[in-house]
Amino acid sequence: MSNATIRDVAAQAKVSIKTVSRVINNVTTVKPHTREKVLRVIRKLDYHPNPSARGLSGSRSFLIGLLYDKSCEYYAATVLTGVLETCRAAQYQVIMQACDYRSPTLTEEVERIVKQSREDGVILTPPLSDQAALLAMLKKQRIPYSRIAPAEHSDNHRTVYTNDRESSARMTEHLVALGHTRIGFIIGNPDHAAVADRYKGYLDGLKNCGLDVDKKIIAQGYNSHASGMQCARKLLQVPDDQRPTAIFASNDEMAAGVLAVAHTLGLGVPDDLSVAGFDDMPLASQVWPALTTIRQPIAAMSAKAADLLLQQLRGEPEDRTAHVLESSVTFRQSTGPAHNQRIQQMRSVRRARAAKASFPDEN
Amino acid sequence: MSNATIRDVAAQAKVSIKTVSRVINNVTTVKPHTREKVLRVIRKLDYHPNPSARGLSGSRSFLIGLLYDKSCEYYAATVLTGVLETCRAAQYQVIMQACDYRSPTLTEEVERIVKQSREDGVILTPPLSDQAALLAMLKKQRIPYSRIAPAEHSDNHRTVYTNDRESSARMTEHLVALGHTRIGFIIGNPDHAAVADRYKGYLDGLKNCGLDVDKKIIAQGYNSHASGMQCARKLLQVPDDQRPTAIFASNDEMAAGVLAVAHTLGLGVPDDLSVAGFDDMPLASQVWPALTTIRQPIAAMSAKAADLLLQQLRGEPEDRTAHVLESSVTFRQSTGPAHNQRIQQMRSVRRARAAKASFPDEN
DNA sequence: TCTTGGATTGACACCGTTGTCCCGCGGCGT
DNA sequence: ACGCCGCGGGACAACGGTGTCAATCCAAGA
Repeated sequence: MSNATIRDVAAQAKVSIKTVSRVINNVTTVKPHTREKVLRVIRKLDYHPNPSARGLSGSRSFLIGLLYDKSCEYYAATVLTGVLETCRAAQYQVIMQACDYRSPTLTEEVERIVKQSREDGVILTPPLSDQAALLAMLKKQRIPYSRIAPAEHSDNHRTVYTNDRESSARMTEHLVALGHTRIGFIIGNPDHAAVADRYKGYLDGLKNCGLDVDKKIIAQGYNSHASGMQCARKLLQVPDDQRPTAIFASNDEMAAGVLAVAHTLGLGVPDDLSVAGFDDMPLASQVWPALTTIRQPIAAMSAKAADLLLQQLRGEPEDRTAHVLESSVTFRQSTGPAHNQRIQQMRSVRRARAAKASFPDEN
Repeated sequence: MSNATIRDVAAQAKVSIKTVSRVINNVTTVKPHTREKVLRVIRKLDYHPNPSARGLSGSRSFLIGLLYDKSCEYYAATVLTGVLETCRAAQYQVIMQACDYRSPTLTEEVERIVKQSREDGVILTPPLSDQAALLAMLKKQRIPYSRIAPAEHSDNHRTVYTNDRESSARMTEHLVALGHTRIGFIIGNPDHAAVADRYKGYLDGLKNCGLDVDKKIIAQGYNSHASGMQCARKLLQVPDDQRPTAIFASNDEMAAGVLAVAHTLGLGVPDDLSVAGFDDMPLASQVWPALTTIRQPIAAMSAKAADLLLQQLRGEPEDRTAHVLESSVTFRQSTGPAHNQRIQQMRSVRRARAAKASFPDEN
């Protein structure tokens, strides 16, 4: 009652085992008629080739490792979605591996993991995609890999990027177009890939609009909600006329922190302060007001990364063009026109509006 | 230059292949001295047994499937964390499988997946852990599984639960203790496991406190932020004196939706309205004000579920006690004392406070 | 000292598939 | 008509472990 083997299929189809193997592996030299016959029997017996046997014989495992950093498990979950889709079609399985990018033994750990599980290749997500030692080890061990969104753009071999810098500039320009001239920025965790580009994009945007950079309204955060709050306090607890009228944070979590501080200080968003984020995490549309942010095509990027890896595993030559997927500004409620009136005045206007909104049945 | 095989190890250690195999598999009948000698060679050669070969020979794959629903990828990411930890120690790999619990062919799909990848066992996360047809198939195919938090409590074979109902009652009592007597409730998606228990817990809580159930302040949601907003509108757009002074939502996403509606209506949280959630997702502490919610020990539950599965795979007898892990109320800023004054009055008080807070430097 | 039996260890077949190499068959150039 | 070429198909030996069962070892009891 156990599972059917290739032998059973060969016997019932009256062909050799090898022919069945050829059909399974899509070898083109099998006559259509024969192929059909074999496929019919395969379906009839509900036959599934044994991956262990295939792996042992062909010295591959049909396993792809998805390496991610512990702290980015949610990002990894989204990446997984894209990867799974691509791999399922190719009959590869995905095994997840949590790492700690700050561990001094990261490289050794990954080497051990990869050797143990005999993965055919690995996909690296940020911030792992930037660990030079790790890449060197993989290269040395001849383990194929592809990378998602590393900061370092010099080697785009099997690597997928987004145009973070450009989007970041667009967002900045968008804020300027709304009339903001004092636009604060919160830099993200410098260990994380996209951070430098996002900051550069902000500077680009200011420059394109002829605005000067004011270091006093730029803060260094660490990607967390708490660090976002901390930076927001620093940027907002200044005299009214020096206060930024918009804050652009390098990720949504920090932007949510800015919202929290704004609310605490009684600043209305977007009336008194516009807030923008980056990533378009689920969080972005679940806070109030919903964040204007930059949507990254994470699933598409990861599907592409999986694709690149599978190509390599099949021995196909790489197309050497850069693989850049477009991120784009998503407008929501947290950004709005800058007002020239004193903030104090605006605040009363907003309150009146809020009061009116709260009694819709009294109209 | 390829990897060392068991043969190489046997040769260098001057023992038989089989003895090496015994050492690898922790068979107890190997003399300590021999074991040491073999282990030394294994380390020296950096030998790692080939999983495919082990699998082929022993007819197991050392693979565990983690089945999750597409819509719960973030929940699954947390589950993964717990599962990985347990499995890593046991040298099992985890492969993730995204499903759609509403698919009419769910059972067939999973059957195909499991047969294809020859997983040794699977872990089911809600809402998959409640799919009777799926469970029946797994039983019939003799595929070991363990379940996380199914709604159905009748069969606690290899199943891990939380005390959702009790925690939900505690939360309700907490709100009553704060002086609330009109406590609204938003029921979650009825397809999802814990939903019924959470609602029952709410009813328990009311009963324990001698409060009557008022169907008018109970709404049916679907776990999403949008449905939370919809329910909140329904519950809040009523004359002041019938309005609930607290709303308890079955999950954090819906609670965030309630916050958004409250803000839109100009209701202060927690001054005019207390809001409570369930799950303690990252979201809960990132919205403003941070949500009082119920923390579930997801990682611990999943580690336990993995444990139960591994026990079964090792052929150990199950301990038949119910595996219940405690969830607990986490207090944050979204709940506060109920006020008896008219809401209108409260609102002005709150505003004065907010105005003061916004000019800390003017004190 | 010889026997006995449990503790250790080893020889060998086999797990299910693929790679290699070879065969048989029909078409084609000369 | 003959020999070569291209191509579908088959036999057989790996691949690197584990299960089975027999062989060997060693201390204790007769």
